[in-house]
Amino acid sequence: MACGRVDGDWTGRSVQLAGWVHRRRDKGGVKFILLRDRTGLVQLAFEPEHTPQRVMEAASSLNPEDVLWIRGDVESRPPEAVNPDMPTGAVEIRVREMEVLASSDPLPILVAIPPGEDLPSEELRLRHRVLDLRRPELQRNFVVRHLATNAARAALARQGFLEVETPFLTRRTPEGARDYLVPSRIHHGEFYALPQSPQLYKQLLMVSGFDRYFQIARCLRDEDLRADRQPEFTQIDVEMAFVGEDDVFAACEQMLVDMYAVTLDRAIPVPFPRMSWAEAMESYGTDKPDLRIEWRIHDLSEVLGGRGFGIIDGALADGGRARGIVVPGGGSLSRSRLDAINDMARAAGARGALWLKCTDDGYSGPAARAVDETAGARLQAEYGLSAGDLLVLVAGPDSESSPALDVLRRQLGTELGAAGEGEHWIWVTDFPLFEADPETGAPAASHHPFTMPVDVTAAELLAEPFAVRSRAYDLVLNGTELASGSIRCHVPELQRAILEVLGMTAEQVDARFGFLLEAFRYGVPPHGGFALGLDRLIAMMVGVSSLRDVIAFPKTTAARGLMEGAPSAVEADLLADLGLRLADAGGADGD
RNA sequence: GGGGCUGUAGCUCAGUUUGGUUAGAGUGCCGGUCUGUCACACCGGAGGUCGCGGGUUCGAGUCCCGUCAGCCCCGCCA
Repeated sequence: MACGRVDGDWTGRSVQLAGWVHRRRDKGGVKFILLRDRTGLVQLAFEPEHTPQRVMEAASSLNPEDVLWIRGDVESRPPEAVNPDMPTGAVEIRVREMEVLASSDPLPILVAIPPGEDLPSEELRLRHRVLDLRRPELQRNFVVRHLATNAARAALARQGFLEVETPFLTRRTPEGARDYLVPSRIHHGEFYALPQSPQLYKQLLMVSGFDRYFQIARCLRDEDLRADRQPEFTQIDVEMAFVGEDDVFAACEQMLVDMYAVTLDRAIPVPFPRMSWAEAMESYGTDKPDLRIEWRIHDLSEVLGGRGFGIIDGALADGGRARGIVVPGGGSLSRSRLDAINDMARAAGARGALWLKCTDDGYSGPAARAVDETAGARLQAEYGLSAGDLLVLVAGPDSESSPALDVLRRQLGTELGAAGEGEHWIWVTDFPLFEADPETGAPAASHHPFTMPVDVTAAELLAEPFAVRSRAYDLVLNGTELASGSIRCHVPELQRAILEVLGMTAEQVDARFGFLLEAFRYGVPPHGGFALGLDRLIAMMVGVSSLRDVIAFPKTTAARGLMEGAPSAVEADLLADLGLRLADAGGADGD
């Protein structure tokens, strides 16, 4: 029997339970213990009338987190003792037999944290992860994770996908993130890389004829961490042959529908709307817009330009634009908040932001000088700026104004409570095939080098690489990128052109991707797919902001495992086996 | 690599602004009382490397420098 499943139907029956002592309430002559297992809590009642003397005495010395086995009778509680806040609060177990299976030392952190009490520090929670994971709140997260993962697996299997595992010891690929490396003992001086994702393998599986593949795959990237980034994380990795975007989106949407239905008993509205990357950047300043905030970015160059306002006219003369957001009710912001707008924009890389308050008496603020009667009338008629509203403006090249306006939109939207409820799923499509390397200006693959370009010949692609769109897409939920993928390039001359634009010599291409391109020579089906960040999705499902709350044994922001103490130094002879020597290791082994 | 916040009892925190007698509270822990509790209540007790190292000072939890750890962010990362 499970603690959380005992209810009125069991009244009068004898049950055996095993679990942990959650809380103890000892009244002297009568004692109560909350017994906990994965399913929940139930109250054990120890009374002289029903409980043997020996058991009563043993119950007096129980400690929190002792492990008990008991046998007793399920009984309704006296009416005045019913606890309506507890799922099993109508009943209790009259204990007749008890055995302490294991006792617990005093706890470094509490499992039964009193209401209103703060959680222990993240550091202690991670160090004593076993205890932290006993808390019902965290256990719930892993139940959701299990149910959602099962639902995804079932949904994909039902759609004809085949689950295939791919190697963990793989070859380094210079693209993308830093690799975790594993030295080879047999081949001194050579290294395996742990996979950043199964990307190349899943494309090879398409060539192998597994026309619908999936894997719930661990991915590893040796980069600095954030609340939403762990060095190892899990993707639902999917690839399909003979498909276009519609097929991929439908497969993903059906999977998510099932995951939400099974896990949270909730319907999500499919198909998800689509938005081009260009539209996302133009109207929201980001490739992952949070549509809970309705405000959009407008191009106000024409309305506000040419009125002798230096900041705007200067930006326009340099080929930039003046773009802004109408913030309804933003006139209520204090002067210090308005000053902060400028700082936020500068922190985001713009030269600054201007603001304009609209009142019944006219306009005020740094941008007021750009607003004459005509401009004011147009702002009102075309952009809905009215008394009590604020206009936030950023002038300059889009590359500076977009990130700044994105930050301002989200920050002010949150501050003014403009974010609506609900979940806004969108597919963002038609990403640029290349983006300029911020330092060199050289083209770099914006998704990855095997993405299909949109409607372009190899010659056009070589002539104007930055103008080419790709068949890459992201799935965005409330401003968070949950999945991304593409239709892959299976056309040899386009593929060659892409690699040429990326500046790779034939030798480099051969060394890095030779095995993929060779496979493509023997009949490659058109294919595409996506990878969905499972940890992030589960975090959103259960409403937590840190991935650490949905990963059983996560790493700290410095990529340490505090519980097990990873990483750790290793013995010199192990290094010698691998043909390695530490560069800064002094002493006998040093140079 | 850079910026910010935090570090005081097992745990959560106050005390640091303005250096000054014996560093406090709640909770947990230990002992006791209690026959219907549910964060049980009540009485008593133990418990401190103020993260670590150095400096300033007659005197440092408090000021300065360095360092370690955790968290958040930028860079980085799809």
